[in-house]
Amino acid sequence: MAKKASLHPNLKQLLEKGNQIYQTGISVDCVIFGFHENVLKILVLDVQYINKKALPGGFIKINEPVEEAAYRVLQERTGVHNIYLQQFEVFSNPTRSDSTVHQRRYKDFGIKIPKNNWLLQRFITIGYFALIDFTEVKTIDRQIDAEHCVWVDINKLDSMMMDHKDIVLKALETLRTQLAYTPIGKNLLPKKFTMPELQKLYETILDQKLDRRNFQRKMISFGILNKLNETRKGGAHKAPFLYTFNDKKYQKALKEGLYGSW
Amino acid sequence: MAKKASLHPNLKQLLEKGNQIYQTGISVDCVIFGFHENVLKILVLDVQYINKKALPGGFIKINEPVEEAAYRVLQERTGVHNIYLQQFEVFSNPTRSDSTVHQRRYKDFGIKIPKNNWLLQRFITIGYFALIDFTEVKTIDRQIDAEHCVWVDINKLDSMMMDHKDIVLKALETLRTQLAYTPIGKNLLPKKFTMPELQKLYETILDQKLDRRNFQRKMISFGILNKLNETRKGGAHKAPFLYTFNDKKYQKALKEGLYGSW
DNA sequence: CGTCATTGTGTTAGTTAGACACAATATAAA
DNA sequence: TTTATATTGTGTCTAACTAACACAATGACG
Repeated sequence: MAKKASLHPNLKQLLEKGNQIYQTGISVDCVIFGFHENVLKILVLDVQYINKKALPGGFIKINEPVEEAAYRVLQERTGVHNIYLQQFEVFSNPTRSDSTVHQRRYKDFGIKIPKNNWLLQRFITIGYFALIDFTEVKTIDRQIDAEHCVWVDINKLDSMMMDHKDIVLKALETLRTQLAYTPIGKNLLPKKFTMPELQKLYETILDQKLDRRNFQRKMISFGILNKLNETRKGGAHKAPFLYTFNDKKYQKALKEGLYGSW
Repeated sequence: MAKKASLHPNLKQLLEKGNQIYQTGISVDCVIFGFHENVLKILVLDVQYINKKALPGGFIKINEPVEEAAYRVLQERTGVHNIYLQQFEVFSNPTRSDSTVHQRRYKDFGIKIPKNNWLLQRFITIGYFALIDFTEVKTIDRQIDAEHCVWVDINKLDSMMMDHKDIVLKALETLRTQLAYTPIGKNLLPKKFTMPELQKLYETILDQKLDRRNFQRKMISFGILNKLNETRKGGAHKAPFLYTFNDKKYQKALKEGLYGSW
């Protein structure tokens, strides 16, 4: 496999010089949410050498803000710019790191990781979740990793690497909690969207049916929507109006909360 | 100063062997809230060698959960066991670390920190806030540090070390936000307390007057209080009833939120 | 052109939140 | 001992909000 052989240098460098480029013992992992066909999905890596799914993650460069590292990971995988990114929890179980993962990965290239190498030490990871517009994403596979990106229905997550499932669940929980007092949707939906689409998003995240009419009234009362004079034709039945978010008011609501302060 | 001289060994060991004991580049800092005489206070260190206040913080042992490290810091400083402890944010500005602090500290003992020593590298810190019962605390000074603990009114925080003021403000903001959907008070108040005392706590955190009668009704409606058949006599005027928290219901509310889920 | 599923708008009852009134009571002053 | 005073306990009212539901309007399809 000429392809594999050509990858040696990068992996080797990571092993040998990574600790001069990156902070050791600390990483970021991203739970990337997208919404498509009324399903909430996350973007995960299908890691072939261990046959499990993994969150896209990465290391933090020695003089890089963590947020930037997380953003870098997102860029590498999605290419999307309009991203909502939020730190939500640090995962630090001392046994969470599984050194066999790295070892398996390197083994395929005939490299054995030396004992005490920085890659095998305990890693603490900072969890970020991202909300992105599914339609703008072109998932990017880094063949170097023998990992490719796939969107997975949040309800159909099978076995994940290490503690990544816990991380996803915590991200989802955070998203759910925040829904009550923070606007959402700007980064998950296309620019123009209909009220039923927005409602489906809420219903999906909350895993609960909501009353159509009360939902509409509530959303409008938040004052973050612009109603357009267009309708989404094409579907059967009555064409729903299109909306956009009012950027200024949306940003304000993000800062101050949907109901203002006490 | 015999006292100072005797401290050399510990400090020296931290310098030379610390990176074998602790995770490098990562720390915890604790914002310890207490409530006393109707004032919200935090426990900070008065760091003599830089004449600034600092949050009590510490390093994470190589196989220690971060939460445990934070708890260890609290124990060392307060001796209290009934503590509410919560991670709230990671602070990772690459320029947040100020190596001159360590250098000043060691300089007093005639030790010069070698360049490239682990203590001087960039540190990312995980912010925890703690809520503790002021009356149970006996602040503990570690003379080794030439730092002693002091309670400071949250509104009278003067100059703090590095980005510690930002950390405090973020902790306070988190506390404020959570007040709306999470019970509070169990760890900040003595076992028995009066309704006016609880109200003062809320008013202090929110920095806002609340209606006495509506407050009482709301608190009772949460169903987390036990009304006792005792009153707090001694103060002038009518003696208010004493309450305790209903532990089971309090814990449940902590998990599910005061208003349940959607 | 009528059917049908869906959307837009309106109504109502029940609940909650906010503002305020007044009686009860523990101490302090007279 | 009595009275004054500030504070607490309890209650009421109105406005605002929530949840449940009714019905007309619309666009695609047969």
